Amino acid sequence: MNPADPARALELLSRSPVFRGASPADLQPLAALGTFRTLRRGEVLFRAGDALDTLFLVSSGSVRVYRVVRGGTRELTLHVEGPRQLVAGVGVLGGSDPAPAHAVALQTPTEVLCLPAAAVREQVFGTPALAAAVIAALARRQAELLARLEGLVFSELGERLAAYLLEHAADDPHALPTNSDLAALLGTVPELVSRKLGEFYRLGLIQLERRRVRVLDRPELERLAGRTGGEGRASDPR
Amino acid sequence: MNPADPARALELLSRSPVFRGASPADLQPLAALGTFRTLRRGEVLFRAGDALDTLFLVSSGSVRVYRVVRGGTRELTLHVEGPRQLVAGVGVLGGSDPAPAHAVALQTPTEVLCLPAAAVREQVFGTPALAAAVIAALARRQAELLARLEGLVFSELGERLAAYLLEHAADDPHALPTNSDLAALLGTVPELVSRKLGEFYRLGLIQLERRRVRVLDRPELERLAGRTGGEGRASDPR
DNA sequence: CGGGTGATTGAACTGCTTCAAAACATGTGG
DNA sequence: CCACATGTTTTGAAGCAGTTCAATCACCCG
Repeated sequence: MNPADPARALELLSRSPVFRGASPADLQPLAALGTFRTLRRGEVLFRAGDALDTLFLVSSGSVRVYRVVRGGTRELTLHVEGPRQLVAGVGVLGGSDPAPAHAVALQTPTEVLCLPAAAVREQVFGTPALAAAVIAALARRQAELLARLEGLVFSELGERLAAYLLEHAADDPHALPTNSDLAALLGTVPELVSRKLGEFYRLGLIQLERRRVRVLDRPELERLAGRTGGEGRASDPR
Repeated sequence: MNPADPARALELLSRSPVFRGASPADLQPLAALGTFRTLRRGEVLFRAGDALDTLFLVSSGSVRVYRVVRGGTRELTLHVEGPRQLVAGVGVLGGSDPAPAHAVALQTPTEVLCLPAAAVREQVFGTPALAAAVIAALARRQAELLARLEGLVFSELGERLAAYLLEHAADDPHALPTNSDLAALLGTVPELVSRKLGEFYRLGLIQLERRRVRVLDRPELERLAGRTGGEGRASDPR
């Protein structure tokens, strides 16, 4: 696996949704500068506070981006990025030099394309189609983040977990992450995840076997997830 | 007050931090297209779900951008934008057509410069310096938002209120917004704001007289706000 | 002076947190 | 193949912050 491989880099760049709308000619200069890097599970891409001089584009595997809060007692996973997704996009392009979050590889062969920040900025800002695509991607990301956090603030764990199950376990037997990872994603602690999953199981909403789930009662889960946008207890009729 | 006034528009545009780095020549075409609009307190700029074909730049007064959650039982203020700040920036530039939030004027003479979205997009994407400045501004905004919401999720009301007081009531007698507005900003309900303010008063941390506050014990408030980043109850030694 | 808005207080309740311990799984070395 | 050590999941139980409903109080305005 050659660290520099312009052809593969160009292929990856042109398939990434962030750079959609750019012509191969626009991406060529970036591909020439990119190098591939392979990580093992748990390996650190960068830490919060690091200077950000590189942009990462996931090629295979996945990367977890998270922040540590509560004086180190708690982790909040911001996103988990899979293939063709950008890591550190906002930080690098927005010029926020110290990285605002940590990033580690989640799977054992995780390969990322590393692009020098300065070159990316220059290319992006100078190419209208690229600038538009990147801004759109950042905006989309921001909207997701906003929705996620709004859910964290205003809806209860049951709703968030139901939503998670609907989104990720829709396809039959689905392997759950560990309770700790789920907790970091949902903004709570492993104990609560365990309790809520048990509750759903007892209600017959899901089938649980080891770390595999299967959704049994989709309509009820949807009701719990609050299709209307999280009415919570305000919804109970009286 | 003439609705169209290219000279004033240009002046405003070139002083706005979002467009910093652009030459007057770059901004000229936008200024020519802008129209001013004056609003009264409570007047709606746009509602969540509206098609966003206009970008707003606050000229005077202030605009509150907020979302309605919990099935309409609760409001969360995302930002309050003062002069030279952009409203609807992410939505318009990112191409998320239906507005993701509501926006209303907070003060009675609030004047905004309205710019047609399509023209702004074209100008921004086609001008490298502008694209860079705008992306940086959006990224900064996103970082603020992230910090705000993270605080909402992981720190307690006392911490958030203390932080608010330190930030906004630093200068002597400071006029507080109504408890409802404060609640929308802090992500809670008016009752809790009242209770916490009362508690701070009883502890001798602040002086309260009508809607005016004065910080009496700054060090203690800073301790409560959790300088270290919100350790919450995890901090108490044992 | 009455009426309406916002502020305050009371009280019951819910969901989350935290600490702690038990149950279970998984891998290691004897 | 068992015994042990380690880590994760599950369950228990006490406590607290925030929510909600509701009632009272203070103030401003005409």
